[in-house]
Formats: sequence, structure tokens, C-alpha cells
Amino acid sequence: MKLAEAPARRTGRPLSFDRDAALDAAMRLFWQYGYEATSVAELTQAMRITPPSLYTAFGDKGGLFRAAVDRYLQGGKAVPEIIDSAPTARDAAANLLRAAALGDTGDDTPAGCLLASSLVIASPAAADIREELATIRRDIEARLRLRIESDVATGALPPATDADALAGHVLAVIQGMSTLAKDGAGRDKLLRIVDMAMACWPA
Amino acid sequence: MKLAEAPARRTGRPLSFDRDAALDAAMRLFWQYGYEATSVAELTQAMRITPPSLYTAFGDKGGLFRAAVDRYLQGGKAVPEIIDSAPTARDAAANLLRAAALGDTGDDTPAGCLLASSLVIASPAAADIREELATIRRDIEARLRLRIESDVATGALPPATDADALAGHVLAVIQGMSTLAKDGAGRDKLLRIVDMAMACWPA
DNA sequence: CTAGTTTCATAGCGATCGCTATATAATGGT
DNA sequence: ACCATTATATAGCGATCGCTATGAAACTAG
Repeated sequence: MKLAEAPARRTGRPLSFDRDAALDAAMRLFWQYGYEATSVAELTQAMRITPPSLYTAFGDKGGLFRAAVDRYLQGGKAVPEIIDSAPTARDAAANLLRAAALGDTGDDTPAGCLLASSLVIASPAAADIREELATIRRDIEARLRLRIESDVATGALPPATDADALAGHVLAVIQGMSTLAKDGAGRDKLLRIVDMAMACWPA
Repeated sequence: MKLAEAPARRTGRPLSFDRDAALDAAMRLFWQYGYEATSVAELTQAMRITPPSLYTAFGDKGGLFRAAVDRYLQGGKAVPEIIDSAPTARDAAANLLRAAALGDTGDDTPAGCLLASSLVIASPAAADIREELATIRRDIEARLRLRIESDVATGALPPATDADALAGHVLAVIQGMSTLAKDGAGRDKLLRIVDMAMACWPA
């Protein structure tokens, strides 16, 4: 469900600002304050553009947020690659959890995870965008569950493994760590929580 | 940090509405939509009162939210009691997690946990109330950690136990389950995640 | 009763919300 | 050069935000 890259325009006045830099500034604001609590006025100020430029480049506030989420997902290693490139489902889970712990506690980024914190709840006016984010979260969980089921099928995990609960537990810890990070937990603590969470996996 | 019960007023026109019923309606709105996304207009409509009545009875929107959180914490068994009355730290954690899973998936209440979802992030204008909720979350974690350390001291848990990570993992799962519930996970799934999360505990 | 106190509903405050109408500036196509 | 197209800045739209001034209504104390 990725939008095609906009084809280079052939005519008209060119953008007077760096789209990527502006999007990065917007992403950080959404990351820190969430979707609804970040106002267009704050966004335009941080992006150093005027409202009409924002609406020309990104459609509306929701479109800018979607673009920011896309950018967030492309920072670091992509989640599907983390899951599918690991030698085992257990490694996939451990790598996902560690990447989340590191991402939640970056030195020059807001605490927590944009996916996990910026739009968990919303007013009815933003229900559709909230649901898009929920779908991304559910898709990650589903992909991890499939990876686990694959290991169960090959015998790398016991036949009685509850793949749904195992994947759900990983996602719960990922999203919970985001809140802990927002509340002040540091990188070392989150990494120890990751080790603890992985201890529930079958040998 | 509990406010004393307001002493019965001796004079003046009495309240024309049921304070508890109105507070319950407000709590459910905050629970579903979060603190900032719930407007005073929506609150007064659901509480069936006018704005001046709300401000007379609860001070301001923040005061109403604090009162709603107090009411939420007193619904069901109190968290400190769950932790301190359990025979072991492990039982305390399991009871906490199960209570959270059940509370997140009530039939006639919004999905998720008011503590975990309604105010994880906020605009700077609501930073102080956000921090109050973060303190409640940290206090719960600290109390569980103390309970774990107590079991380590008596030998009920191994001396090498990382009490901080063990408690942090429980809180992460609690807060993560709230997001899963908001995203549609049902009671059965959350309870299986609880079992999975408890599997990481030392024998 | 009157006086004092508190809550009530109506109405609307100033501020901010997401967004845009308008006119001008800067580009490519011909 | 001239037009079509797109982006720009200024200014401000209608709606909603949290909250409150006002004066009438409903109670207790005396």
C-alpha cells in the first residue's frame, strides 16, 4: 500500500525548501507530541515553511503524518527485513525487540516509538488515521506470527507453540517499552527487559 | 496524595446532578478518547450538565481528569492491594497482569487501560498532567520491584534475579496489552499473552 | 420573612484549531 | 516573448477550544 513516488514535475515554480529536511522536522514533532497534539502552526514553524507550502507538498495534516510514518519506517533496518532475514523466529523476535529498545532511546530523537505512541487513541475526527497505524502494528505482529509458525512447521519450535501469543507478547513488550521510555526509562533498562522477555521462549 | 473528601456543604443551592454518575460518564470518555482529544463540550454533554456546573464541581478539565483517574483506580481491586496481598512476587505479577487483561477487555467499558493509554504523550500544555500519570505508572512498577526484591531477600527468588528488569517487563506487557486491546485484541488473546509473559519468571 | 451562600442556564469571551482565497513570483514549454 | 503551471507569502476564513461573566434560582441560617 505504498504510494508511488511522485513523478518529477515538468513545469511550474520549484519547491523552495528541502522536502526531506522539512519532513524530518515534522516527523520529530509527531514523534514527541503525537498526531493530534501537534498543531499545523508548530509544524510550519519547525519545518520553516508557510501553511500553503505544507498543504501543497503534503496535502493536509494527515498526509504529512502518513509521510512522516513512512519516513520513520524507513529509518534503520526495515521491519519486514528484520523478521524475514533472521535465521530463526527467535532471532527475529530478539532483533525486533533490540531494535525497538535502541530506537526508543536514541540520543538525538524523542523517547519512545512513533508507531507505538503517537496515535494509540484519537478523537473520532482522527479515527481513520488511527486505524491506519493500528493496521501497521497488526501487520508487523502477523508477519512475526507467520515467521514463528514457519519455525514450528520445520520443527525448530515445539509443535505446541502458541504462535499467536508468542508474537502478541513480543508486540506488547515493544509497545510497552515505548511508554516506559516516554516515562524516562533508559537504554540499559530496556535492553535488560528485552533479555527478560526473550526468556519466555521455548528452548 | 489523595484529596480529602469534600465536607458536606452547610449552605447554598445543592448540586442538581449525581456527581458520581457524572464522573463515571467523564471517565469513560477519557478512557476511550484520551485526555486531550476529549473536549469539555463532549464531557458536559455526556455528563448531562452545563460548563459552569462542571467547573464548580471539578475545578477545571484537568481536575475532572484527575478525579476520573482516582475513580478508575478504585474500580476493582486496588493495585497496591493486588501486589502486597499476594503470597509471592510471582503471584503478584500474575494477578496484576490478569487484572490488566480483564480490565482491558470489559464488555461495557472502552478497550484498553485508562492509565496506559489516555495520556502517554501530550502537548506541552498538558505536560504536567501527563507527568502525574507517568508518576502513577512508575509508582506501580516501583512497588512491584520492591515486592520482587523482598522475595529475593527471603530466598523465594534466586539471588541473581534482576528485579528491575522483571518489574519493568511486567509493566511493559501491561501497557502493551492496552494498545493491543485498543487495536482489537480480545480477552482470550491477552490472557494467553499473560501466560507467555509469566513463563520468563525463574522457577 | 430577610440575608447570605452556592449552583444554575444563557451567552459568549479570547485564543487557537485546520485550512484556504487571493495575488504574486518563479519555473518549463513553445 | 508569452503562456501554462506550480509554489510562494499575506491574511484571514469558520469552527472549536477551554473557560467564565452575568444574573436568576434554590437552598440554609437567623
